[in-house]
Amino acid sequence: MTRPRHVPSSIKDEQLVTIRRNQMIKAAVKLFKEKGFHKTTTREVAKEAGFSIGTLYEYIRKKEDILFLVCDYIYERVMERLHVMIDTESGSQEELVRGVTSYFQLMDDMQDEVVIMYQEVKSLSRQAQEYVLQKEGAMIALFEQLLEKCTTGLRKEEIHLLANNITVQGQMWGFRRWMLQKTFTIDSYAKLQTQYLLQGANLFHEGGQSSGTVRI
Amino acid sequence: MTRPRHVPSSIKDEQLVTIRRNQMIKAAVKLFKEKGFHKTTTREVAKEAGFSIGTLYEYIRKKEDILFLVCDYIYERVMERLHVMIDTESGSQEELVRGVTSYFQLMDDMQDEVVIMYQEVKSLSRQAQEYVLQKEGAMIALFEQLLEKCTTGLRKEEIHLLANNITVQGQMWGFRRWMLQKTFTIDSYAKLQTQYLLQGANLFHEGGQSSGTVRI
Amino acid sequence: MTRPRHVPSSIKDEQLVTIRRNQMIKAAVKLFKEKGFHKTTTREVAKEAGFSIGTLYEYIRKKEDILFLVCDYIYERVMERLHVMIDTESGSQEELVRGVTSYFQLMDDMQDEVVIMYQEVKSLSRQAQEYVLQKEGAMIALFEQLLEKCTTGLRKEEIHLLANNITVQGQMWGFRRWMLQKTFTIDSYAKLQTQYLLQGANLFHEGGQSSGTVRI
Amino acid sequence: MTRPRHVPSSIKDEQLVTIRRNQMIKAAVKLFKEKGFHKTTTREVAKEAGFSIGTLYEYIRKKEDILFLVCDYIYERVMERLHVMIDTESGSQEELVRGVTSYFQLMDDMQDEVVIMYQEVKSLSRQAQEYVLQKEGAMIALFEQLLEKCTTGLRKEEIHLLANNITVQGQMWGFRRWMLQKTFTIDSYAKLQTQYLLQGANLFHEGGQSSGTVRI
DNA sequence: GATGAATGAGCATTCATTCAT
DNA sequence: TATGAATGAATGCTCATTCAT
Repeated sequence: MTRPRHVPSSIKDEQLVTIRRNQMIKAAVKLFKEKGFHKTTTREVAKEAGFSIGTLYEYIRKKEDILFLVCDYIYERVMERLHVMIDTESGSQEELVRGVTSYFQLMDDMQDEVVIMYQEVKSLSRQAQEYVLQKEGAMIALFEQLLEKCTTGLRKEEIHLLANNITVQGQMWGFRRWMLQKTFTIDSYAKLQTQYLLQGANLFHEGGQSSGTVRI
Repeated sequence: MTRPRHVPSSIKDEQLVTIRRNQMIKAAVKLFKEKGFHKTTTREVAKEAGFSIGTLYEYIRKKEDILFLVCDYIYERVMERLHVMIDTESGSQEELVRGVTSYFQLMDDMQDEVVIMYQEVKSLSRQAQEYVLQKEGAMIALFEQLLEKCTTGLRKEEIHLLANNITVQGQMWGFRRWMLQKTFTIDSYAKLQTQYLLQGANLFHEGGQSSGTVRI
Repeated sequence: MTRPRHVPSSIKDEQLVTIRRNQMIKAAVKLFKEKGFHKTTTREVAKEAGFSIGTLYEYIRKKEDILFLVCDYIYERVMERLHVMIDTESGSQEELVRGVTSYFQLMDDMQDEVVIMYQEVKSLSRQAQEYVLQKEGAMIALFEQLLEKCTTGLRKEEIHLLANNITVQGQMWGFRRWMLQKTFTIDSYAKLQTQYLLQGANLFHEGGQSSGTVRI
Repeated sequence: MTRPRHVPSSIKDEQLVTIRRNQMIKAAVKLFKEKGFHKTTTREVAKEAGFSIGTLYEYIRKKEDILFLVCDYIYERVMERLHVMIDTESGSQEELVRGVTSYFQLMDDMQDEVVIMYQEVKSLSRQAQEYVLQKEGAMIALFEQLLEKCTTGLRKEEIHLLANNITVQGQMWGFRRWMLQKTFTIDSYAKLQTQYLLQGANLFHEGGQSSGTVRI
């Protein structure tokens, strides 16, 4: 993936741009996690990234760009992972479960980044916000594809809602960690949520699986 | 409910404090919705509320207090509504559905407030954040009570997760309005989500309602 | 002494004015001592004095007036005491010593007030400052009278300098308390300073030590 | 002397820090002299110093730091001058006189600075105040050394008091200029005060005037 | 390309003072 | 007379951004 043209840099060397921006993103995630976007200064990001404030501004135009780069980075990683799933799945219910579980795992890995993104999008320009929403839409679309592939008998709007539910349940694992992670591990969480998902949408193939014994 | 002593005011007239703070909250919600907490200045809040900056600071100590008052106000209203539900319900499944639906309605009414709260809690002091989390915990606990009352055969952790799912699904109606509200009305959303909820947790009492025709 | 017309009040009852202002002065001295004039708010003075901010402003026009009243109060007390001395002394050297010692005692009593006054005069209006300087001048003049009465052979300028030295040495007992009061009591301090004073000005009667040739 | 680490700066170039701070001190002294510390705004200091408010704050953290730098600067100059005296004097009475006179000359040069310092120390933090008192203590100690070197037969406490008297008499030349400088020049003032000092402490060599029985 | 000193717009907060009750 | 709510000018301080070296 080439770096999006949304954030221009005055540096010519494309490779250097990528290196420096990755340093910036890493530094920014660390700091935004601790103090939030607004309470983090550009100087702090530069320092944490290992270069001067002057250098920082060679690779971005405005502070907001840093946030945008972070958001972009997150979606890139999420989409990458989801694409792998979609492309390899052939449509069975197990594969749906595997896909959702894999997404939950990713959300576990990227808790901090996701929380940052959701808490700070408001700070982006309208334009950048639209870009992010569009990415979020693309993510939902992937889940819709996955659901379409792996289920039958669901109406479009049902698929839409389920895709949203999956997405949000992945995110809430990070958002509500202070509550959920007292009771669940990511595995037990993923298991129970996918079970509710399948049952809720009445997706269990065979017969009487909605008898009491089904759970767990 | 008297206003909590968490935010001291230098004005002695308790009633006046309540009036002015409600003006402030209303103004703040409007502005925070438009521009976020950080980009809203205290002067703007004062002006929107209809009094001077000096007067604003007679009723709060720090800008953060405004945000806290907003959060507190939201929880007060949510808890109030939930309490009514809990207290009047006697335990049938219809009442669970009614409770959840009522909560979704409330979340529809308070979309802006809820979005603000979730996007800006990070800006609160640690202490205030803890207060908010505690309130959120109390809300979850109410849903757990409701579930306990209206279901059987669910393990503690299942009830916990379901309570969280309900809560988050209510909130996401506001958060993801740009996506969900293209497809659903609050009623159709509530209906489908509660259906998934009941089915997911295997709560339909008897018979054929989980046949294909059940959906919708 | 009638209260000086320098600080007008909107209250008619002269007696009440005196009472309230004395409350104010007492409160102000306490607070200025602790935090200085600038860091003390008018509200704090009012509260400490036992009435409301509104009432405070019935008895003064500006915050500065409080400081002025304090200064005025101090001089009134100092002058009062010095007058007693001057009026009763008949001119012997013992009486000079007694007068100076008595002044030192007073400075010991009024340490806080004196320190406040000297540290904060700068905050007064030019006009008020002149009034204070004039009072200080009057005080010096009293010491000059005392010296004149009790000594012989001193030139005008010598008397002037000695009067200033006495005055300042009284004040420094308060100013430099952190240093002087580790080594001296007010009594031992007074004794040693008056001794230096008399010797320095060559005022011991008996013996040859006051031979005219000594002075440079 | 490197500038003390008490006031950190975010500028790395040590030399530049010294230059800018000297500009600040000069500007501050001028303004504080005119209007006092509290009535002088940081913007005014910056403007007078010839740079922007932003730049000012690159070299200090808080307004108080400016005052501290002024105090520190004064003591540095005073101590420097006193050290020269102490180091070169070998112990004769003439040299004591020369030392004191030189100090008086310095106090004449630094009248404004000294007055500012004494009027505004109260505005410093407790910590900074202690630093200043400690410097003042060091100054007294130097005078004690000088007295010890140049006199005989004086008790410790006498030396202590005399050192304080010298110090304060130097300072009062600035404080009471409105009164003293009508009558004296710094030279005539120095001459008369040193005379009183020597006589007062009974230090004239010739003749019997220092007979032990005189004191007390 | 990298640096970091300089800039100043912008904002939260304070507090003396007024005035209607 | 006494009260205290309302006011808004004033000010300390921050921090994104620029640009000369």
